[in-house]
Amino acid sequence: MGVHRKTRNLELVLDAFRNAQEALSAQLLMERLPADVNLSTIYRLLDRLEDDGVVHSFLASENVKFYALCKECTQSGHVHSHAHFQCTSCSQVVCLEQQVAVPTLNQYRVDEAQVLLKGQCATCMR
Amino acid sequence: MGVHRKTRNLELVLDAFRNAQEALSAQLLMERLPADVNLSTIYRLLDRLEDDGVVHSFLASENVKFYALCKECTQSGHVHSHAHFQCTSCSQVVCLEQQVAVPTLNQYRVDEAQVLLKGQCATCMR
DNA sequence: GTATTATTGCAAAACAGTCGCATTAGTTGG
DNA sequence: CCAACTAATGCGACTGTTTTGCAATAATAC
Repeated sequence: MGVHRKTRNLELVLDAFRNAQEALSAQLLMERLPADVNLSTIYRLLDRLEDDGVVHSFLASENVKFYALCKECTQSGHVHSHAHFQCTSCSQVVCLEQQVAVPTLNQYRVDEAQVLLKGQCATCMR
Repeated sequence: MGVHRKTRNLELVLDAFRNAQEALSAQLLMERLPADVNLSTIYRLLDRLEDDGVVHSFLASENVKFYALCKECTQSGHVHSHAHFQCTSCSQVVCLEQQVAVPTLNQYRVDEAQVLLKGQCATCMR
């Protein structure tokens, strides 16, 4: 689980996620924090929160990793097979409720499925 | 469509894809070519081939972009909703036949689905 | 063959993410 | 409350992947 001191930065990051409707990249997260936090620190916090099962991560376009709070998963069994959506116009990323049926394969053992849907969000379609 | 001169490098890259069973990153591709080709050139060729619908790309682990020949898609309607599998041990990436049912969403228009399954391949399971 | 210009190689840069290390600041025990 | 311990932080340097500017090269059209 790692040690977790109750630091200002940790609180800021968690607040940012709670307030966010969407998933956030480290960069986006930094821009939203009401105080300056070093980007390395943010990466380290995100890593730890992911290890602890507080957030999950996934890759979106342009080689950027996004993070969002975990809602469905228990501590023991993380199943992050819900889909994510990214708007190709505004780049915004959201977690979808939609669960994805992870297919069973003959030659492979599948542990995890990452599903990224791309298209246009309501705002950008207008 | 872009201009396409029949250059040695273009032929080498296409041959490499035809001979490959798996998807390739720019780096992997370069290592497989029987002659030295500059990495920038490979990136430029891959970009063009993707624009022209000859290959498709998707992100795998460690923020690395992989490319593979398009088989199913017509020039007008590209639907790259087949899944990809990456082995977490040997990092190899393959295109699966498996098509993924792209869900319909209320608030979004979905144009594309990227599905990356992660787990272990037959070789690494032993 | 010559002119045109797409393609290439090279070096430098952009970009996300990581790491080592000295400093700062939670936390625990007295 | 204070001191000791050490997790957490900031900073700078550094990966590794991908992009870009530019001059040299080579494919194509006439």
